[in-house]
Amino acid sequence: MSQKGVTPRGEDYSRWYNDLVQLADLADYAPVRGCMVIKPYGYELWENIKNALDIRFKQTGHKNAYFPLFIPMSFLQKEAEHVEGFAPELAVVTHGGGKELEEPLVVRPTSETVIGHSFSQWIQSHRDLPLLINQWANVVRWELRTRLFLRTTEFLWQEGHTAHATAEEAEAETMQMLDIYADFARNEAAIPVIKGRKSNQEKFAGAEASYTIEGMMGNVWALQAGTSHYLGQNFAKAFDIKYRDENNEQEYCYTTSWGLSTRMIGAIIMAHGDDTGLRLPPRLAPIQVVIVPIFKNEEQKGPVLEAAHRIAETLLTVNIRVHVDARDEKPGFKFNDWEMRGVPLRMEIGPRDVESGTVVLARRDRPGKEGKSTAKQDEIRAAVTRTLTEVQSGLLEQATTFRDAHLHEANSLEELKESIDTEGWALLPYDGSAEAEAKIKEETKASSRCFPLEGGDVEEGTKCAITGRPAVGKAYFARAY
RNA sequence: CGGGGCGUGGCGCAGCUUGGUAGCGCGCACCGUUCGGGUCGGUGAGGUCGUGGGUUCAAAUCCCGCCGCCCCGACCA
Repeated sequence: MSQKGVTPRGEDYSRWYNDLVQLADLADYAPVRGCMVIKPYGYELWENIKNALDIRFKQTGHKNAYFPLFIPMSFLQKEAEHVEGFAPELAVVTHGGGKELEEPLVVRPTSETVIGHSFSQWIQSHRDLPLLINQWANVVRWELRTRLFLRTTEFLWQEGHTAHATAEEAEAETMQMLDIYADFARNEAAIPVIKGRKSNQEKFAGAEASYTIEGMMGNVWALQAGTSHYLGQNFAKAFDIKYRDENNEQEYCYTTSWGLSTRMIGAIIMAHGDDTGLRLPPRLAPIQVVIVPIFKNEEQKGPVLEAAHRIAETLLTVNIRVHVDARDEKPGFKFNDWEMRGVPLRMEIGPRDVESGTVVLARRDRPGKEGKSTAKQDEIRAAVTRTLTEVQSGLLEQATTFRDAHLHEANSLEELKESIDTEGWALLPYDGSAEAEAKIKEETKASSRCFPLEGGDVEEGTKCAITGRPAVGKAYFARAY
């Protein structure tokens, strides 16, 4: 690209986002509308997300499996609300091997139905429960309007599917996975998400209840970064997922599903990115430390590069993801380049450092001089480890401060409007109705994000600020992706 | 699907109004210079102008159709 940097956020947030995705080398547009090519740097980021989640799933007893991409059309139709919800965005295969298929195949938009089919065969007895399965897969939803990572026609995700003997157990699983997502977002991605329950309008098609983690992006819009659904017996009944209890009675299972997608990359970009580029949380960054050697002639080059590689080796011994940038470019160019790519920590090493046994560290979470410090080469492991931890918490802290400054309470449509206008999320007593939500959307373009699990309770007798009917709780309203 | 914009070397664009041998910047290759915040100079490679048709002696340029992409709205992880 000919331009040197991204479009400033204040000028055009959408363009800033698009510029950044491409300039930071995360993804490209694909030949097919709405699809994307995830480039190596973006994919490494996804792999790190994947690993951090997978460990958590395994720790809580889940097993990975894989279910097919194609689903018989009739499966989708077995759950009325489910098919109604997904019908508009299905990709359907009608031909195979040169012949028209007897029954069209749907390219999975999500896998409750095929997995439900398998579950019905796998589960016979209460001894088979709970069944805790996860799959890493691609899914396709024919979206009208797409944006790299945030909403693409095909995307990568994980979808967990579990079956339980009781509603309580399934509900507990739903909440456990929501907690895992929130923990991941906070401690790995450095995004302080709000956990909450979706309104009926925003609920997953076919679920009894949907829960979400909502993150605040740099333009204050909300982004649903992960969801966990309590499906009750809806899919169990549609797919005959039954077990024999201790008394040999046949009972339907209670199921859950939960997912987190490559959209998370969009969340990370928008929660942390600035006008110089990406800012990646060290725990997920493909490259945690980049070493930029500095020299002005051949005599200096040798010792400097030698020191750079020696330090890199040292850092590798403590599993720090380090890269020596030995390209034939000016240091200034490299600084800007790695800042664009969001590398959390830059290490500069030049002739003066070689002389004095030091290096210069520059933190990505603090701009310019403020983020620079000097460290001793023989204490480099400790210095780098400590600084990476500081950058990780620095990003979380900045995101939290930003979020808290934009959370408002509102008790009327007027106050809500004001909150949204002044760029914020509004917490409003709400009856959960479609009617109130439609009214709010019309007036403010904001939608209900969730009834937060913390701070969403209302006293008996509290009325919905829009309809005047009894409120079921306080819900956050915000402009959202 | 409605509104707007755009398709010209790898990328960003000019040229189109008024048809006449395809241009600029970045990037790329090579040489020198520079190197602690996006060096400077030189040389060079690279384009069926999205696509199909039409008008014309002649089309990137005018006319008609089609395709695609981006942005803004209604639906969605």
